[in-house]
Amino acid sequence: MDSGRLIFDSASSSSSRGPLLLWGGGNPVLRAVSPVVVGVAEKGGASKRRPFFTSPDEVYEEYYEEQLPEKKRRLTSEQVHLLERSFKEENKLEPERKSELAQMLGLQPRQVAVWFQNRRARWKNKQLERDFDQLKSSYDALLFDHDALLKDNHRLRSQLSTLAEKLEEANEQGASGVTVLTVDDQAASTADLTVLNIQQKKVEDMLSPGSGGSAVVEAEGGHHLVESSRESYLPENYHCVELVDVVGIHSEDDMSDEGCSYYPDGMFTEHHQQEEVEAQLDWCIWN
DNA sequence: CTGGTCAACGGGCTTT
DNA sequence: AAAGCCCGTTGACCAG
Repeated sequence: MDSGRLIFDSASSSSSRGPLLLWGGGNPVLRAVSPVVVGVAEKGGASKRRPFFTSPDEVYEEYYEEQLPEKKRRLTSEQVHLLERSFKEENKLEPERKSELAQMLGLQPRQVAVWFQNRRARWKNKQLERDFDQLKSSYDALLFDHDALLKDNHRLRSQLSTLAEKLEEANEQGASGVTVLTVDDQAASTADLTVLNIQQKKVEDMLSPGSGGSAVVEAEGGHHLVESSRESYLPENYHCVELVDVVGIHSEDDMSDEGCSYYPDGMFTEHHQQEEVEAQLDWCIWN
């Protein structure tokens, strides 16, 4: 344990501010011992501002009348340890526990209360830091996801324009009759359009505030399932493709036409496909 | 010298 | 009204 010490403010000898007293853990706080000297901080106390001495001599008188306080201003590690343990049990302080702790630690109840207040503030700051770190990592992950989606979107767009060119060529060549497209061509274009449209919407959602979450989930086998809110994501003439495969369409459902579009294996007329693709292109442009 | 930490304070607000 | 809490701030201390 350190011996007592009295510390004077550097300006004390030449100003009205006066010296400051420090205290230690084991002994009562000098402030409490001599409230007249340093002032009373409790609510309802005589003064709101902390009064200071008018002359160093007064201080010495007061000081030497009392036991020498220990010089340490900070609480001892034992005191802190016990306070920490108590804080861990319960971070609020009932009056009985306050007095109990104060007695055990040789502190003023007020000191114990202040320690708990400061400790709660420190805990809150740490909690804020943790929350910030957590939010930042989710933000980073989201940003990564967003970038990947943008890239995918870009890739699909160029694929779309390639297909549009192909269609244009087909139109020019097949003026006299029906152009036969393989199901792969057809499937690729429609499936890509679907994915493109959904991704575009998803990107918009991610970027808009208050986004309620993803509308499209990655399903097993590379399929993209459109969830219940899909209707709003799809153009009117593009209802309800329940299960869309990125590389081809394999509808498991029957061929009923309850608001769903189906594409039969095999032939597909140029006229029909042209209408479909143009409608989808329009939708893309408008959205 | 500077920046961080800690004990303590003052004021505003809520609860009893 | 009193007591307690929170928040922002102050001043001492300390390490780099």
